[in-house]
Amino acid sequence: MSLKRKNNKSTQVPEPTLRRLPGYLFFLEKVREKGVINISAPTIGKELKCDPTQVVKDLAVTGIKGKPRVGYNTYELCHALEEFLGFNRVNEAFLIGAGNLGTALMAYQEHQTLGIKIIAAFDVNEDKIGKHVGGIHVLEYNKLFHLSNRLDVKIAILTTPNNVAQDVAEDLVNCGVKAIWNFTHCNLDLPDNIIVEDISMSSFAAVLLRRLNDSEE
Amino acid sequence: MSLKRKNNKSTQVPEPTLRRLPGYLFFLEKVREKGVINISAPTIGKELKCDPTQVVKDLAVTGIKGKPRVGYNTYELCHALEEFLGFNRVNEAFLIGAGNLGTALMAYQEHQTLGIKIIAAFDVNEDKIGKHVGGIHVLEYNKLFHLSNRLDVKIAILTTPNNVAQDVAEDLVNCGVKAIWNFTHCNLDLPDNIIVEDISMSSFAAVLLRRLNDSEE
DNA sequence: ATATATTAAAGAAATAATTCTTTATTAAAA
DNA sequence: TTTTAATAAAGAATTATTTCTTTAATATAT
Repeated sequence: MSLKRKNNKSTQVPEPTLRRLPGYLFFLEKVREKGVINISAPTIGKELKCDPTQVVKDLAVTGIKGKPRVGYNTYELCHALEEFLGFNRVNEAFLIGAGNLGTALMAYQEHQTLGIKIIAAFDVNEDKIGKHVGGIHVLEYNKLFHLSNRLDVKIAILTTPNNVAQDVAEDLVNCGVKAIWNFTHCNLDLPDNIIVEDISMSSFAAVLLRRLNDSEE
Repeated sequence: MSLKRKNNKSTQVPEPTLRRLPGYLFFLEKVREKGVINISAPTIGKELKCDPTQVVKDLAVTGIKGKPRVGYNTYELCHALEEFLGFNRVNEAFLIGAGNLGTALMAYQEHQTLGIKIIAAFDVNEDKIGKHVGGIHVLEYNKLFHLSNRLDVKIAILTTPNNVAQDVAEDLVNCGVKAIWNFTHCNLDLPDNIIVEDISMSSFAAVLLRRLNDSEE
């Protein structure tokens, strides 16, 4: 994580909590479809196999109050969670680097249910420019600068080769991007106010392989 | 994380450390290519923008010792990290669910540098069976049971729709799989000895969108 | 050869997150 | 209407992780 973001730290929701919230949302949507009106924290905890007090604490960040002996209103909670997470808005995003991973993410439509909509992709490679994946065009990288002037896109998904990641990230910041979803293995050096969310497959592989090793003694 | 894995907990490396190790490895490989023989923890810390004592603690898990006033031997460290993480081995994996995300991961060859090699993909959809992506065949799901008898595959990548994820995961466990890389939004209910590594895009989206919201006050 | 500055290693303190405990609320039952 | 049981909320204790501090080692310069 970034070294310093002390400004509104006190009001900031802990990352572990944030990471758990979508899980609650998916579960609540499921039970709501079955017609459940109210659900208690202990019930949620049992289903999701986590501590019931943790559930209460996590859900408290949405501002929704539960009633003793009744629990939470599922409709209210779902709505509040979507609102809190921003999943019910359309947050437009650029994607840079239309290689294997990039086109994969373009084809993977599910971001839209997560409130993120890739509206354009960019690449420097002639072979990739003009392609059309999942309803998204791959444009020439230089067009990024023109387009970002007209559109107010705050999110970028970075799927370039590692060696150009830093340069591209700086370009993106200059284009007004405020948050970068970084799929490269680079640790980007950007101004403090830019949100960088690193999602390195290598970290996941590391944990998986090591734990597998551990379990085999 | 799973509720209980107290068996060798004392010897177990903390997850945050594990997640940082690939970053060190990539950086060290880079400087090693430039001919750097020795590197100190403070130097690594400066480059990777993290605490130098943290670097020392993290690298200590590999068993490699640094020398005062000299630092660590880059060759030794790279080798030890690869060995420790399992990145220098070929860990074979099955992939289940050849949809958008599944085929994406098949095309995304980079797993191989992370020690994970998808050797076969499976799906129930007729249209997908027989496909060939990134050198990997999509086989009929039922063939999984035969194939797992002959091959000793311990890792599975789960990219099915959410509603079948639990059933498929149970099949996988019955086929001898010990670790599941779970890309679905389900929290799988499996025996304690099975390693489950959840990588839900929704959690990442949640953190990104929320932090973006926070920064906009 | 000696002193010095740099550094790794080990341990302590601080911080963050989770789990446990208590309290207060409230719907349902008597 | 009163009692009871279930539950959310608030706070305390525990645990895990990170940062800080001290100590010991050693290559380089004097």
